[in-house]
Amino acid sequence: MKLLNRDVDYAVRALVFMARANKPMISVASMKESVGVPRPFLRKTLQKLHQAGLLHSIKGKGGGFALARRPEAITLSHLMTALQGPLKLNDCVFRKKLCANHDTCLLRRRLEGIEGRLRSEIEGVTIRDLV
Amino acid sequence: MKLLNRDVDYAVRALVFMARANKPMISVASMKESVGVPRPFLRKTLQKLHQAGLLHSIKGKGGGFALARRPEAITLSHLMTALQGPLKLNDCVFRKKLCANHDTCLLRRRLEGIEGRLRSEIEGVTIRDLV
DNA sequence: CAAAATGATACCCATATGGTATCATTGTGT
DNA sequence: ACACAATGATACCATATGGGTATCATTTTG
Repeated sequence: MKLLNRDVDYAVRALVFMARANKPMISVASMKESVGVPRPFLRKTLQKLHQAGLLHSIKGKGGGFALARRPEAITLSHLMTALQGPLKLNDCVFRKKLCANHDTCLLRRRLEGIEGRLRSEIEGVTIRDLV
Repeated sequence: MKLLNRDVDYAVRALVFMARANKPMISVASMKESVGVPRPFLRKTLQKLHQAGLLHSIKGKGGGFALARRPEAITLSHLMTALQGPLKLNDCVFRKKLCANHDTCLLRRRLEGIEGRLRSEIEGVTIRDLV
């Protein structure tokens, strides 16, 4: 089981790099070595974060990406939601239809509790913490 | 993200069914309707649990599977380990080699903490709880 | 010896994942 | 005006994974 896919892993590295840098605006080209990610892939990832409102972007010469919030206001949860969708431990929707005894399912209830606590854990990890 | 794959989901249903039944030995054929899983698939799954020591099995006419321990001694963690491998949130092994700054990675440390707490949560859910 | 069960494998299909390529658009500097 | 440097948007591809089926071997009972 993977909590984070590569997109999120790469995004963390990139955002930490950006938080460390003094310059506000950073191009993909200038961070790709330190982040260690193929450039086109990193671009795609950062574009998604821009769409999610976590980054600013400026096109053209001298452009690049910049954090749209302070590092302590960007959490692991934000990145995961933007790049791999909302956290849902119990995929009790099989074949497009709900499991028959969805309402009474004890497993589901237990998982929801676990899910909630896990969610607040990942909301507690910020880019600031990882710099 | 999925915490449980279908194997585990199906296994939970099957083991709960077995825990509820009075008979010790139960054949796949006799539980497939209530569990709602294709027979050959359920067989494969229960075979894995047998290999993991969670079930007994008896071949031949009148045979089947039986819980190898009391329901309160079988946890969600046992099923997950047997059917989808050990819980590891941080797959920091990409392309067969470790991430360069494995030792100093702050993200890794945070994830390990989360992983530990998650692990004890799933160790706290037993088949008994779900009957 | 037939029937009923599991053991062990091999296979298949659909989807998700990781990654690349291409062209359009926008901004800067000369 | 124009070249160049950057992101925006898509389309594409290769591989891995997940969910499921099929087949044959083995064991036990009656």
